Amino acid sequence: MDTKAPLDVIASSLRRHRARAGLSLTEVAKRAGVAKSTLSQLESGTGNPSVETLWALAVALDTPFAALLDPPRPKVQVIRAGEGPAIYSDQADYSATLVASSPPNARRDIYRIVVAPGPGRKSEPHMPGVVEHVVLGSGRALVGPLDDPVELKPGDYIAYPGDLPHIFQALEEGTVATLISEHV
Amino acid sequence: MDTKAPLDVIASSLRRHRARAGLSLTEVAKRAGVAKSTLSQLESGTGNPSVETLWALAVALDTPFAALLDPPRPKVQVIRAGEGPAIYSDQADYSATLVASSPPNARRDIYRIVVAPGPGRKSEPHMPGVVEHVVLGSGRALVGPLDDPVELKPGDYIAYPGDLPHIFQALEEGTVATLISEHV
DNA sequence: ACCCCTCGTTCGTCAAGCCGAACGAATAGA
DNA sequence: TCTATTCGTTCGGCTTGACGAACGAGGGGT
Repeated sequence: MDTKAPLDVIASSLRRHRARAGLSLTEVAKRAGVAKSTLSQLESGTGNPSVETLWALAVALDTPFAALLDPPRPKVQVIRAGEGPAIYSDQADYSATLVASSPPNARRDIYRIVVAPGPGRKSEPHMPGVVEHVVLGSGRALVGPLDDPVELKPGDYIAYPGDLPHIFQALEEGTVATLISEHV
Repeated sequence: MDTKAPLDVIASSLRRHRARAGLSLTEVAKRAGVAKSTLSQLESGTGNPSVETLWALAVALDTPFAALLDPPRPKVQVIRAGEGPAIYSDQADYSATLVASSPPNARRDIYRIVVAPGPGRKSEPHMPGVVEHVVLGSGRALVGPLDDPVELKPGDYIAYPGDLPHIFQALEEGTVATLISEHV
């Protein structure tokens, strides 16, 4: 876990997003209602902005607030069906493959889930504050909170709290799903 | 677009996450290296924390930074295959259904994509800073940047910049995918 | 009853963020 | 060349966030 605030990341993010928008420092400062001296200091890595200031800049740059705290991402990345770390393939009838992991201080992982018909996998609560999204690709499955699961058909979608007991039970052969685990 | 910093959201988020962790205000302040008076004021909605301070609190609460800026989420939500707003169903051989839209200041949308074999859909660049993730559920498809697409089989994954021209071309019947559009 | 520890709030002080103004550098136009 | 505009940085000031100390309230333990 990063334990120090990424003030340098903020600096470069501000510069990067401003360059992308093709705006001058003066123009951004005016739009955000922030003194350009302040913005200049922030872009040079000096200083520790308040939330209000940084929020105004995010709005002016038309950028999600959190984007100013994340380092830039790689361009194109491909992971084949077999590749990638396979988590929870301990049961022969259940496999979850991590296809895209979350950057340091972001908050979502993307898995490919393949399940064979059977009793299904009951998951104990994960870390508090996790929300799971499931989009069923093919097959049929019973998914959701353990006390109130929902039957999904291809294309159906469900979101539920991951910090409560939940289940993923396949009802047909060839049940495949995409699971997004999001830390809120 | 929200144009004002969510200081009240921060206040309630701090209270909520602290309650969830079962920690006292004093304890959190000590862990974060922040004066408890400061934390008290923040939880009461007074004040406008610096990034460094809020970051320290996020670490102490074992929470992603961005979580402190988002309002709480709904519990369980289901969207059936037919339901949900269908975007880009203008072509008979291509449909994208929005199954989970991004909360106000977050940054990801989840779509279900269904494509019939054919010339495929070329997308002009979206808003700058968008990254698209595709997990192929079934079928076969040519996906990615227009100048260098990748052939995907079921279970394959690709991520690419959404602010460059890109394509989604099905090569088989019954091609279905999950697409996550993420604003970085 | 008493003491003692911890809870969260409030108050005064100090440092630091934010601001407007002034500055030198670079470019365009007459 | 000279002027005018815009760029980004640097410099005093004023405002405000962050701190430590002191406070009253609530809970166990003896």
